Amino acid sequence: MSEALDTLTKNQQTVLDILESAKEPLKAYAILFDTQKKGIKAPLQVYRALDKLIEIGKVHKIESKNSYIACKHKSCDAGTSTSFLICEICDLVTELKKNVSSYFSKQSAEVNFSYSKHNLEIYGICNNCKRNN
Amino acid sequence: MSEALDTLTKNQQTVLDILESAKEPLKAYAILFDTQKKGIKAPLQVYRALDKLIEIGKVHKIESKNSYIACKHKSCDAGTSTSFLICEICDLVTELKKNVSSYFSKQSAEVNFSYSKHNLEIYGICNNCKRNN
DNA sequence: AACGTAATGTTATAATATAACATATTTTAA
DNA sequence: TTAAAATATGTTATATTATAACATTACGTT
Repeated sequence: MSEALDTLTKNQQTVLDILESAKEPLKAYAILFDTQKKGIKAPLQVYRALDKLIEIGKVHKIESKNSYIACKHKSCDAGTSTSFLICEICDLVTELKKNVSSYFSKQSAEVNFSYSKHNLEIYGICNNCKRNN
Repeated sequence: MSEALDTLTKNQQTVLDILESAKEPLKAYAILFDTQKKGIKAPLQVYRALDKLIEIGKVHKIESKNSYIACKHKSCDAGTSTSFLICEICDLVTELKKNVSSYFSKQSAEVNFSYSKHNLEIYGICNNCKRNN
């Protein structure tokens, strides 16, 4: 693991490319469909690439949608905590940059729970959809 | 729907009973297994009961674990927002009573996003496991 | 009683994800 | 520079999670 974090294998890069060019989060089998012309043939190839990309923080999973999204940030620490705003109308997902971990850490401590990481999925209506409705 | 919210059907009550007596969140097929002696025979019967129980706020889904848990509160407003503390060691799940919605609403508004509801799943170590390790 | 709504029972199947194993490639270090 | 170790790949099969479709039953409302 002395290897640089930005050296991806062919499958990993293929999956990441698809996610980075997607407007919404993608499901694993949608990724499979989109990458079949690029040599990926089986679900496991997608899931393995996703596992690695998540591990290094390039991709996050949106648990409530069983979907995956490329991280827009420079570097998300090791793919642990995530906070998303998810538009209920257009499916746009934006990642909260603002660090909410310290807030959760405090809330957790109040009930004697040692905070380690979190998933936060906030649903609502994005700015664009508000204006168009 | 003029019916009282606390009148559950047989299947719904059966599923709720199992969840209320469980120490950890249960998966749907675990519920199916546990309820087969009580007449539930197919996954769909479990999922339908769960859907209803979630709708009325008696049960919540923990998305990152594909698991279901009975709500300990008097009345969780219509099964929308949830906030959980999940122990990484013993799987104990506790629901945050404290209302964090206003905090999220504020955070969301800062980026012009209209907060509607949320799922929050905080992982860490519970008080009991801290002491025993 | 007749209607509308919700719940049920049942079979089949869709959607999501991993196991197992053989092979290939890359990294590390002797 | 090559052998061992670690990582990634390819492939088939299968496990897990969840819903579709449709016939039937229960039940509250009028």
